[in-house]
Amino acid sequence: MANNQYLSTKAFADLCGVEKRTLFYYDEIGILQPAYVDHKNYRYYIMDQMEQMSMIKAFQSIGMSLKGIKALMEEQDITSHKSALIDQIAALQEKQSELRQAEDILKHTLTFMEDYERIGPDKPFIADEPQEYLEIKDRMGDIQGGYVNYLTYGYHHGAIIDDWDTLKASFVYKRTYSVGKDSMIKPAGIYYNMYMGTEENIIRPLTKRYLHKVKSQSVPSGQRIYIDEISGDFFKFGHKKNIFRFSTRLSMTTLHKEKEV
Amino acid sequence: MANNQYLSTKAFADLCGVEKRTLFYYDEIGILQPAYVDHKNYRYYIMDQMEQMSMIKAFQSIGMSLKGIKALMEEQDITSHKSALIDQIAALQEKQSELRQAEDILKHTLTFMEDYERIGPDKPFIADEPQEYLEIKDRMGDIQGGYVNYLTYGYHHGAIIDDWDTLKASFVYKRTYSVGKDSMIKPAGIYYNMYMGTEENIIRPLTKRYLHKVKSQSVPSGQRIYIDEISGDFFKFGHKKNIFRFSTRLSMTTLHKEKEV
DNA sequence: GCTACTCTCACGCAGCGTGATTGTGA
DNA sequence: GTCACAATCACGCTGCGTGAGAGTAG
Repeated sequence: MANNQYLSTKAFADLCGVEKRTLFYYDEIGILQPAYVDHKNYRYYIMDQMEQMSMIKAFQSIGMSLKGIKALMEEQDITSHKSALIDQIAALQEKQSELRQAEDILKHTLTFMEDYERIGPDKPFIADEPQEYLEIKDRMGDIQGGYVNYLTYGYHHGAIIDDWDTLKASFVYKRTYSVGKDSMIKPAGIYYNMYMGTEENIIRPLTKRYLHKVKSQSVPSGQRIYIDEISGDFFKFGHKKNIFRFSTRLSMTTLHKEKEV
Repeated sequence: MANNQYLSTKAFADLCGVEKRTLFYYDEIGILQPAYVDHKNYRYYIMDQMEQMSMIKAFQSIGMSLKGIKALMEEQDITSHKSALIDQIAALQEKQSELRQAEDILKHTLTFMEDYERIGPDKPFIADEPQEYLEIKDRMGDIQGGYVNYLTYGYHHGAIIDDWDTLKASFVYKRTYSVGKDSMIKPAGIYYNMYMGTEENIIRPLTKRYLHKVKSQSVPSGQRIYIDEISGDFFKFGHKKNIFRFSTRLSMTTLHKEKEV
């Protein structure tokens, strides 16, 4: 068919910048079919069909499936067409916020990792820390019984200990990067921190060692202790199964004393 | 095997909150295999393996493939482990910016759509418009010869006409939402706009009609005319093949006259 | 013997990429 | 005859979901 009106499969594919296989597939699922088909099944397209292809590729570029695109293009009602676009915007926003969260998580993980490599385990350090949001996941009496990991509590989980005698956790939390409904605030301030590792997942002995150090800082007893698991989710450090970061806020008085010393 | 140490496939799957099929698959690709396999091919897992599953799911949640995760978990070197995480952050950012762009495109499209529905075709209107970025795609003499659509120029393309006599396009551009290397600025200001539709893709007659209207506004001749294709990529309005939005900036003097009238 | 498990195929999903093989037009 | 096209299978990729059908533990 040397008709100058008709384009062969390859010619049309080249015009649109797609592979022939794409045209076969689009024909198969019925989203874009040739204008004319030969008695020998040769496909012929016309120039105008490039517009359809353009629309398909535009919709694809905003993340729509071919099925969705087909439905949309068959749709004559402009109102539902519009609402489909609005839905797509919402879907895009949803995905973005998921990715943003994942990005935050990873960045935070890397920061912890580098901090740990720089400072090392069992060395207390004082740091000025910004406010953080914690989402309360559980109010269990003692977390040592169950399993605490990404599967059960999500990433960047941790525990709070308020009782210096029993050392029982008051909460298990997950760190979040925006305000949620169940979120609690870890206030900004000067914190007394220490990284500690263990091969077992038993944190009680670590907590005791940490408290021993803390007491030398004359922090008022009962001050809230935050325990963050910083490895586990994304990496391990050698033979140490898990690395935790203990931290507690120094009161203004304490800080003052520090300075005097 | 009623060994209280070992967990059956279902028990381990339930513990981890995944389907049995997932465990079969992980076994098959070798990313997480049972601690012990029976002479009758029964799989047995141990509690500790939950940590591995947790890591896998954590990595998946940040968008990594199982193949990548496997490689990472077999990797002992902490430095390359770290750089893999850094790469992943870059990948997440890249995807976010793509999605953000898609979102902007869609929002803009909807705005145009609603504007058009409210105002209708062939009715001039004056609007105060913010600055926009245009990315120069082509410097062709006359765009009427070739095809101009998403495939060839990307979404939200348009043309600029500077010469009121020949009506030849000086540029074809694509609207962008951030500053790029090739970007040009469409200045903020008061613009004289009109939507016009055509069944053909020939814009010259439209341009002439638009210019006729513009001249009644005593805009200095040669003022830049922007022609945006607002349908085409994502929708059609009834029988009109394409809707364009013509716009040109009113000088301060002109605006002043407008107010006096 | 009943029941709740175990196992191994194997198809299906999206959107093509990449051949293999055979037929056709200039 | 040669060569560049055309066509139709059909497998491969990812990460499982969802059965089917046969065997097993308690």
